Amino acid sequence: MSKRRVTVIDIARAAGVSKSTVSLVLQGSSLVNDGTRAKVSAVMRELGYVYNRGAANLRQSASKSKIIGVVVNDLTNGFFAELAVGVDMVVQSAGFVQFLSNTSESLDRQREVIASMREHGISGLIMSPARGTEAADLKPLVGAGIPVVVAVRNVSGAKASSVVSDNREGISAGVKHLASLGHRRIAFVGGFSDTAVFDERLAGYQDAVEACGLALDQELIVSGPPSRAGGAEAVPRVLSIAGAPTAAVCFNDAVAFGVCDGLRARGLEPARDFAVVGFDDVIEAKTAVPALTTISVDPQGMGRRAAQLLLKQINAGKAEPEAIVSSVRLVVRESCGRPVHDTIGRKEA
Amino acid sequence: MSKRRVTVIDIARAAGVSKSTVSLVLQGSSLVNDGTRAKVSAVMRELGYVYNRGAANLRQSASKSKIIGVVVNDLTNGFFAELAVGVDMVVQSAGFVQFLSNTSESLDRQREVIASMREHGISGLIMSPARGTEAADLKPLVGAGIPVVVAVRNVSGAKASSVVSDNREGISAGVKHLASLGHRRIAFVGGFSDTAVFDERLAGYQDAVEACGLALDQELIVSGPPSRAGGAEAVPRVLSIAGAPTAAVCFNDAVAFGVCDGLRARGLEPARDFAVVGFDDVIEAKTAVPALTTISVDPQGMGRRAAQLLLKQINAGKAEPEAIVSSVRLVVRESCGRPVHDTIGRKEA
DNA sequence: TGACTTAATTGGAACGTTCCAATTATTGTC
DNA sequence: GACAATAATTGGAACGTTCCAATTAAGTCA
Repeated sequence: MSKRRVTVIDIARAAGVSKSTVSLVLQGSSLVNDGTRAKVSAVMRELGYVYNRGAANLRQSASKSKIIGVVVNDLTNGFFAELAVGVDMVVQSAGFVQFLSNTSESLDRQREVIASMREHGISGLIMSPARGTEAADLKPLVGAGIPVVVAVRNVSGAKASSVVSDNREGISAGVKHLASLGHRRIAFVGGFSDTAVFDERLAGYQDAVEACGLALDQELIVSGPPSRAGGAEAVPRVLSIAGAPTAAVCFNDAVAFGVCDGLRARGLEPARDFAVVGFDDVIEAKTAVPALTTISVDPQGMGRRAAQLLLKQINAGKAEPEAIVSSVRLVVRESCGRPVHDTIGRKEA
Repeated sequence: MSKRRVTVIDIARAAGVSKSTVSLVLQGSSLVNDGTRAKVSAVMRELGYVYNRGAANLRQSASKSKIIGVVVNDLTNGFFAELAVGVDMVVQSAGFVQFLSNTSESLDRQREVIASMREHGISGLIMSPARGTEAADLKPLVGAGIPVVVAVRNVSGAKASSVVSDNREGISAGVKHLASLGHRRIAFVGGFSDTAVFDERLAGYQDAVEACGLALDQELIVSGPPSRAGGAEAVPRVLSIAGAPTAAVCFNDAVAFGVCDGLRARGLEPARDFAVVGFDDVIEAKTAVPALTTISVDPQGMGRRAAQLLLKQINAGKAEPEAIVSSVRLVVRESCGRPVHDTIGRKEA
């Protein structure tokens, strides 16, 4: 099996100093003479010394473990993959490593992975909660003083920090844009009503429908899995609504891509025949055809912000909850189509 | 900050037994009387005991750390996200956690994250190498007896196990299928010639072109970033080739989706106007419009196999290199279009 | 009751590193 | 050379858990 590990005792012996001096060198302490430091460092390189963080963690506080737990609900959705990439960038630069686990929306799995992460002594946790997560799920962590940042989906009642996008404003902006293009029947497609994100985005839809003086019709709200496949499956239902909608704001970009797929499967052209707006602005929104009009959240930026907030709390040694509502921005590309003019309206009549 | 950690000493005191008995209970040892076990377990629950793996790791061998390192080159590519999800499933079920790091194809970052993972005492490593990775990069790990499984991209000369798809056979099957549909000018789109995967897939393309008695034309090989955006950007180049191709096998599914995007941007219809074949069979291949004809690799399955192989080597305490070439399968959907008949050929003339 | 066997529990040292008070070495001044 | 101050190094114990030999407890038989 493995060669015996090289330890600080081995380094001390080879360098002719004490183990305490080796430890001081490892800590970058100014108490060590430069010549001694150079000698010890050279020996470490020669002997291929690999630091043992587990041993160091025994003596130091949990904030020094240099491990961040990251729990996401669906890594196969590009949004969450990008979120994790954003977290990873910041976390790596700070000399931490991330334990990343994917829960595939399972509460049981979420509990298991969090428990496992705690055994390994994580310094903090960033999580995009599985559907149905409650404040009680976070209580043991918070009680143990482990900083937690909840991202994307809020968990009400949890005394944890959060980074969420301005869902309400974002969808509202999307609906208002479609209305300004002349659309009077605007659907809201995708998502399930068991998350705060859904509630907020739906509220934004309702706000904007009222603000634009449009009729609020429950039939125009079409739930479904928040995935590309879910978006495609929703299209037949959307098109069969009495007084068929001419446009939709979608729960997220994945649903929007799926709606475009579903339209094409029925010989319709997204943008030209039906206006589509997404939410997220994932990497592929720009290069899709038609290029997706969407609400820009910047998932990688969001991940970076969540990581920065967590590191701040770890370094402060105090977990005072802080909420960041990440502003969003309407990005108009092609999928929303052109204005619906009066002349075209006459043709239809 | 945090409450003082509950230790085995605390449990022992509260249960009226020795710390060694608590340890035996933690290890599930049969040497403990059932009544004693029940009492100790109850006290652990009451006091909210959280195991300290770092401390245990000090006394046990590295294979017992229960941490697997997973390094991927591009987490925003759905293929690698699915690979990681497959690894995670197997690893979690075995009671391990995964350290997942994304290198974004950077060798420097790859070295940093591997070094960091070693400090934490990983039991083994699964990596999809960044472009340009060499056997020397894996040598310290292999030398230290840490099992390594290389996935997707091989690293020649590394004495590590590997799980790769049968790239050559797969692309060959795709080309042969297009040829059987009557295509005589078949392009190979996407990827860069600095990875083993590219070489193998290109070799498969050349094999099949020869086997079908078609002319091997270097112009039909169009390199570019192996992403969706890269695929879209390649389309103008593909279409401007003298004796324009009527079909393409793509380096991977992301490139294939991009080629479809690029065709539509020029008013052409994938399948009808130009036949497209991908490689990977990611989740979205089935629901894309047109549904993608592709070579099925099953990235999640591949991740699972890599994890199983690594766990086997960890448990065997011996890192004998083993190579698994994952067979691939042509999945015919819509994007390859229909046969190019003689009657149509005449129309063109 | 004592001897023997098996079951159950225990105490001490080990693991690799850090930290802190104690010790030693070096430098500067008189 | 003696003394004081500062720089540098050190030894021992701590951290939480495991492991193993030693010890104790329980059961059976003569």
